[in-house]
Amino acid sequence: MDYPVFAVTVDLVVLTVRDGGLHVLLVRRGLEPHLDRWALPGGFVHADEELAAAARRELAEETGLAEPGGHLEQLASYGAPDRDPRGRVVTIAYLALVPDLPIPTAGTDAAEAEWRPVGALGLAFDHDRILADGVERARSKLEYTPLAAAFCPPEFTIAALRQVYEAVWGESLDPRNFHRKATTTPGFVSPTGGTTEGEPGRPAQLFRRGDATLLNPPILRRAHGA
Amino acid sequence: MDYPVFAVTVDLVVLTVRDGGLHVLLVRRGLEPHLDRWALPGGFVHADEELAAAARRELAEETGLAEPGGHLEQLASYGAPDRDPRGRVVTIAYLALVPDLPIPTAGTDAAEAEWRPVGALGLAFDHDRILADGVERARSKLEYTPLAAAFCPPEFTIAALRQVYEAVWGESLDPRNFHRKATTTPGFVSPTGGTTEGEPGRPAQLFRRGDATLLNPPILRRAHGA
DNA sequence: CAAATAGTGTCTCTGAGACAATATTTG
DNA sequence: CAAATATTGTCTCAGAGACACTATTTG
Repeated sequence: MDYPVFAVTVDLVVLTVRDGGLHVLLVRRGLEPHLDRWALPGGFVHADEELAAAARRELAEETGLAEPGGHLEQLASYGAPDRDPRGRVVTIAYLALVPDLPIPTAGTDAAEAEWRPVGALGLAFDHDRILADGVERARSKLEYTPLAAAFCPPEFTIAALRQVYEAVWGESLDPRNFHRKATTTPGFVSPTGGTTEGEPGRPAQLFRRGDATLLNPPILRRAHGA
Repeated sequence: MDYPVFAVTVDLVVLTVRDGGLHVLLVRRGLEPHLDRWALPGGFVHADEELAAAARRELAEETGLAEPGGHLEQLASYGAPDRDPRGRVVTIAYLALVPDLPIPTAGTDAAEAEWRPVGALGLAFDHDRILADGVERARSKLEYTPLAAAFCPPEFTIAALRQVYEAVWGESLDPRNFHRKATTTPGFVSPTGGTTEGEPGRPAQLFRRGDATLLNPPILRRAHGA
């Protein structure tokens, strides 16, 4: 049995919501190829390592984020023969949704790391495409899963949750209808009993994630084209 | 730069609807490991080949199905360190939805190929898991895309389309409500002008796929648990 | 005509969205 | 009290599902 040889990497689309917009974590490359260009964090999978474990390791290693109550899932794989000048490299992309965190620390093979608003960013390799796929996955997952809460700290208000939807979808939602929908969809959120303090306006109840894995009924965007 | 070496394969979850049920295409392995066991069709990606091209090649090669108007999309990747006794092998699984076709021909490295109703099948490698993921993907894609038509021949009746939904979801649908929904959802199907002949009962209009890529409104299953 | 299947009409209920109204804070 | 934000209530409309009814074929 003989067959071609590949390298396998994981790349991470790490998304958060800050300043009312969706941001992605980028690193400036400290090595060739694409030295000094911005890219998604990632790296080679070790010889005896699970793919998901490699993704978690890179997240911690390269960014200093140690599984902060967010969400990590496999996104897709990319393996065009010419996508990496070093040779035949297939990458398994993972999508992470995390709360807004202190600016991450640069790690081993990244010169710098920073949050950047999502968009056409001119990234290294095929990372613009991977990012676009990750953003679209996140947008659609907010519809039918409770994952919006992965962008929030452990306790959050309904307004904060709504702002996540608004930032990720790029559209504004009626606070009153959203409140009813979030609080009546079974298993989406559960009240902690606490409230906010010191903010202007009526204090808001605090909630934590509910136990549903699927929202029923879902929370749908306005018709979004193909 | 040094890094571990991997082999990369593609595996195919090829689904069709026949005899009122969802079936998957399996091959009996003609080589070690798992000689003579049933498995998903698949094989090594060539040295200079796109992943999707490898999936199409395997589909044609191993099964004799030459892109018959169905649908092919990437499903997910599987790379547990011990999933293949030959060494470190990562597989990129693809999902194909095809019309019911004449029994496929056995190909180069498969001793036999056959359609089997989906379920717990005791397949080689981690293929039971891959199959389960593929079936779940197909079930959920019928909700918000027009992909049910990928299981049908180029021209089909609304009843045939409904039977696809019933087979894939394993539940029965009201023919009258389904008819209205399929014909009024924009871009789902478009009438060819033709009708069936020689069948008992009133002749049915024939339709082909519409041009929508997303169904709006979607066609939802009854609440399906997590 | 009887059986079979296609297709339409109608009613009811649920949930989405618009938006008025009320509640409870800070300054 | 004014401003700000949270939360509840009400109305209307679209779409899902139940199901009666009509249409058009084969045998």
